[in-house]
Amino acid sequence: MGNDMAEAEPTAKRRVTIREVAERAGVSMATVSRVLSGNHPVPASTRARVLRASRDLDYVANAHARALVGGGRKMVAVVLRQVTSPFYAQVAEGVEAEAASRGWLCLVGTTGGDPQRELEFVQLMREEGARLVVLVGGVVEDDAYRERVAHYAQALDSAGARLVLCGRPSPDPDIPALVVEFDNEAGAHAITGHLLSAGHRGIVFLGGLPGNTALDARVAGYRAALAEHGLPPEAAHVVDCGLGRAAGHRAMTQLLKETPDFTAVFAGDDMVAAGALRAITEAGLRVPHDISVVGYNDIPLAEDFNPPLTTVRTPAEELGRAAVRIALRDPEHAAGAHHLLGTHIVVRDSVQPPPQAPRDEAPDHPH
Amino acid sequence: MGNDMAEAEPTAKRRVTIREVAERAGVSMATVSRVLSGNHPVPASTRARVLRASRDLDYVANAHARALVGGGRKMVAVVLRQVTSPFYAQVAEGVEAEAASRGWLCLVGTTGGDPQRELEFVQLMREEGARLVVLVGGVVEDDAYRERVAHYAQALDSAGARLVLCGRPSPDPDIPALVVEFDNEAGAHAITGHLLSAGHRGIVFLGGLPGNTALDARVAGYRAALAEHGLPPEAAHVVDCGLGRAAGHRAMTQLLKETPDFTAVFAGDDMVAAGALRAITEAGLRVPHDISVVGYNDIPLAEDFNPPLTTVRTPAEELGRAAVRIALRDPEHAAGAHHLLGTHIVVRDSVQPPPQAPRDEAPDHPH
DNA sequence: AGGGGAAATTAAAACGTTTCCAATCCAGGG
DNA sequence: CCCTGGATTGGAAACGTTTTAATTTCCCCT
Repeated sequence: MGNDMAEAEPTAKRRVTIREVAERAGVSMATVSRVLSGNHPVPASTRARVLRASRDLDYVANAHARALVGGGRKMVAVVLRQVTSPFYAQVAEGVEAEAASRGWLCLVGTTGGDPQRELEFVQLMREEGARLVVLVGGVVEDDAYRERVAHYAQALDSAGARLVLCGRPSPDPDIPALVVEFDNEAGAHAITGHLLSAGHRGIVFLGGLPGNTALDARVAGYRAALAEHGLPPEAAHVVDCGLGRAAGHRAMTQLLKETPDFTAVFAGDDMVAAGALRAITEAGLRVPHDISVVGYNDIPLAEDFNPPLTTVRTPAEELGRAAVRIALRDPEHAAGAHHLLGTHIVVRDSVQPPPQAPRDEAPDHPH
Repeated sequence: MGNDMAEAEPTAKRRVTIREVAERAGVSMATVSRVLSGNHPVPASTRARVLRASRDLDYVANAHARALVGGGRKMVAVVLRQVTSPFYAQVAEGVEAEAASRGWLCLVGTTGGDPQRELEFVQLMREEGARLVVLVGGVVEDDAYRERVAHYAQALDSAGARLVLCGRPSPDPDIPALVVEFDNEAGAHAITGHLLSAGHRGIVFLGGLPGNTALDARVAGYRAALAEHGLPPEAAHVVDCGLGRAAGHRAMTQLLKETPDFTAVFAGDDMVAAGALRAITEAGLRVPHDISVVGYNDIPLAEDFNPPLTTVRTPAEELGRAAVRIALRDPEHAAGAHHLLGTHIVVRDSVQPPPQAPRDEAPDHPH
């Protein structure tokens, strides 16, 4: 068959326009627009005729033309490192859900942790006319970070858009950005307390990342709990291996080899806990019999870990929802408000009193 | 301070337009456009002047105006049940990555499995002028499904957009839709073979969902492997509990109570395996000592299961990448092409010979 | 010096909506 | 019967860009 070769990339065909609908219905474009957008009342008879014509022609409005004349559209953008992380994915889902429930469109972009890509994405969102951008996920807070975020804030604000930081710090309280995050210090304090009440004294924090404010706050909560229990500052042992399954596995393996004087591990998040759990098992030890482990975030799979993981639940989806809810309603956001969401610990089976623990305090789950 | 109360929702401010840049640079709008879009060569001197003006004014192009005159924009939409599922999230990331690498924008939408929301989203994408929509994720294939997809295909095709189905069937090979998926039957066949070679004869398939073509194909591969090993058809035992951690846990618990005559479990996917693993542990049995378990998909966390899960690796991100790569290049897509991607099994520690297995075949990992 | 033509630039049309403003129509009151 | 006013509708401008066709500018060659 001697047909011409089709081009590779799909190219938009001419679409049915409002003018054609108008002609078919025998009314003006203005009337069609009024019926279809519902911005102005139209008598039932004409309305029916227009609707009929629109259906017949399979008319689809052109969102770009609409946005152009309407001065932008209702759209929020979420930016995160990756959607493959269970926690981030849940936050994104929350943002999307809350946005959708208000008829807003939600665009999610991933950066892979590359500041350059983050910047490009924010720029893109500016072109797209996003009215709200949500930056989620911890980062190490250095000068480059501060400058970058200050720039976003200024640029978005001058376009009339709002910026919310989820779980990452604002470089300056005077900057027009809203921050919404969990109370990491309180959560870490609580779960460390749980370990302490079970009788543990040698507790190591696995997964520090100096400069990452979320992790720093957890470490602070951990230290505070230790201190309140009368332990000396030296009792705190934090290993700065960062986050991720692999990091947790590696660090734990090394820890078991070099530093045997601990009975419990507080993992920086559940992924680290997963890696640590595996390392412990590989070393021939059992959780919680030999070593107790707790995590952070309560990802969906934490319940199915072996053993089911005791962790602190940070309602990630709610974080996302809260971010857009607050940003969309709060006129004060420009003041640089700071919202802290609560968390609570969920007790499962990865903690028990240490092997030769003094029985001065009852174990949490006698069974 | 007697200032008026700010409105709740952010409202787009007037943006700097190309006309203002033109005035400041002392050239016409056309010239500015040419410099900024790079569609036409412009001498260095003017170019510099325009760029300068653009920077000074912090000009940001209006994507809508561009798309309007340019006849749409390069955009692909991915639709999935939820981004919280590790497998789906990886597919989405693949689509996004491949799209981004070609300068296309990627919009992801979640439906929560609701056909109504899927339909609304596709409609929205039509308005937005998406040139490619990727529908990912298994579904049960009934009449409603077929009709719905046929409708999408027709609607998108008439708009010049392409449709690709990832892991879900095309209702009709003549329909203008491309399907890209893994060879589920082959994968299931291989991993069942792995179980059989280890000496297992009582293998139950946990997580069937009749009508879901992906799962049906896995069941078919499972049955075929059994048959090839000379087992009678009655040897196949598939429990139709569907997918998900909870379903896996529930079904496995019941199975252990009612049907003790099996030594291995083939879980429909890794999440089912996670639930099953926990159920087995709760029952006081050990994996793989008492029961062997295999999963499907090799989600990132599968490596950290306890024990690390033997499963079949379906490179999810590659699936996403392939979907857009093929759709964007293949002019034949309209013919209803069907692409099958290969998989391979990854052996970890959740399989060993059954307790009293006849030693007629050597175990796979003697250790 | 004049002419030819390429290069640079511009004015204006077009993209598909929404909405302002004006025009038309109809009913009811004076 | 005319006038007022609200309801309904239509014409046209506007949104911000790209691009076509036309115009100007510039340079080089004879």
